[in-house]
Amino acid sequence: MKTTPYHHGALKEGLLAAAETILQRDGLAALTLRAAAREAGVSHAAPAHHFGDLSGLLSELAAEGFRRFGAQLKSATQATDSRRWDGARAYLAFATENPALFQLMFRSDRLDPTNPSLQEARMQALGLLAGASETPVDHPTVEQLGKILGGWALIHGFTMLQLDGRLKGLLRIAPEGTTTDALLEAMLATADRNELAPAKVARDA
Amino acid sequence: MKTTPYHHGALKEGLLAAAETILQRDGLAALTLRAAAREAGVSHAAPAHHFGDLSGLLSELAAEGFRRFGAQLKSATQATDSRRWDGARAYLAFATENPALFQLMFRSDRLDPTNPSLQEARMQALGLLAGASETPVDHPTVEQLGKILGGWALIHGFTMLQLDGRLKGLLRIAPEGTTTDALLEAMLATADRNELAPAKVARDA
DNA sequence: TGTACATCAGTGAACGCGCGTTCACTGATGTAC
DNA sequence: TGTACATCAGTGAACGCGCGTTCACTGATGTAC
Repeated sequence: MKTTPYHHGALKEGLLAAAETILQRDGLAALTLRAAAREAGVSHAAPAHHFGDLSGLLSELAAEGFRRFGAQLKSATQATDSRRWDGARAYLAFATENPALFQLMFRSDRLDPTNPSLQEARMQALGLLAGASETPVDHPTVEQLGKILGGWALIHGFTMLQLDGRLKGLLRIAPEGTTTDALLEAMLATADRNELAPAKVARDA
Repeated sequence: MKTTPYHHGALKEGLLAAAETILQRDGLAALTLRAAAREAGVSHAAPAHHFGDLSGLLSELAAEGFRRFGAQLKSATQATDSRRWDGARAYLAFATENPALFQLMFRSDRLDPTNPSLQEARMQALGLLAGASETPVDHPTVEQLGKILGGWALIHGFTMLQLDGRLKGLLRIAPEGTTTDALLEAMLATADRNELAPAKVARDA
């Protein structure tokens, strides 16, 4: 029965978990190398050993986020009874459940764009978006890209507006009891009468 | 011919101008009260006199941004020869010309949500979005809100993806020479064949 | 027209804070023989 | 099976930095009479 052994054993994972706790609880601004060390119960100099600097840690965290995001998108769109916009619904759901993490994932200024782990995870996850329903294309036409972007921008925009609190004003003038989800469904119903749908493209984003 | 008079005369405006310079040149992270004072050539304690704290300064700056944003949206949509999506084009154009400012405007974590100047300017600007073409409604149905949101989310999403560098991947697999603007037009053309259009709502957002 | 006084705008030194980073260290583990 | 040694993981004190904030101050302006 050893208490607080000198070697942590899985400090990298521990620090990532600690970092996510801080992100959820205190927000991105509070997430520093020292704070992560404190939360994980190790000395403040330990994180540098595993991540180099803060953008290294944030990039790893974002990569992990993209992996989970991708998994949720995948299971939503590939379920046998999945409906047309379930990818978009999963997109919003993930962001709602992990607001700070989602913002980190798309907030380029804090991430290391050269981090291979992040690049890989992002490409995987965002590739799913494009590839939800049609056959993949290696060299899409501008028209095909327009369709892909239409679906992506639509749900990404809705999600960002929601995270930044911009939907509150609309909900205030909406019929009593209207929820964010109801707004989403109303928007999707509008889009559903047209061509704004996900198309397939060969991985990349 | 007086050089560096003790009283600046218009320090508040001077500090806002300095702050925007820093925002454009060095990014949001570099924008501190001390940096703004340095840029404006006054002592570091001066800004607190006018703005209280940093979120006060940032909120004023965002408010000014919304005023200019609103003016550009207005002139784009109310020109006699304006086309259907000119509001959306102006939306993206503003963000492209003022990327850091645009992100600040929509990045709620740095702003003071109770700042009346900001609230007013934001409401004015975003109200235009909803009110681009149809007659205003005081109590819109959920369906009407869905339409409004469709147009807004579409262009906001496109804009955020562009600012965060997410369109680069798409441009890499696009036909040679494709520009961001071409992607936008392709997306709008897709949307143009349906009901995803701005509708009118009585100011608020 | 002048003078006294209050108010306002900006100064500059000082403070404490949390941060990232460095560095010599020590405890634990793995490996060669 | 044991021993020597290299390597790895984490420690803790120390450093310098820029930040926001406080505070006594001073120069400039406005106002009352």
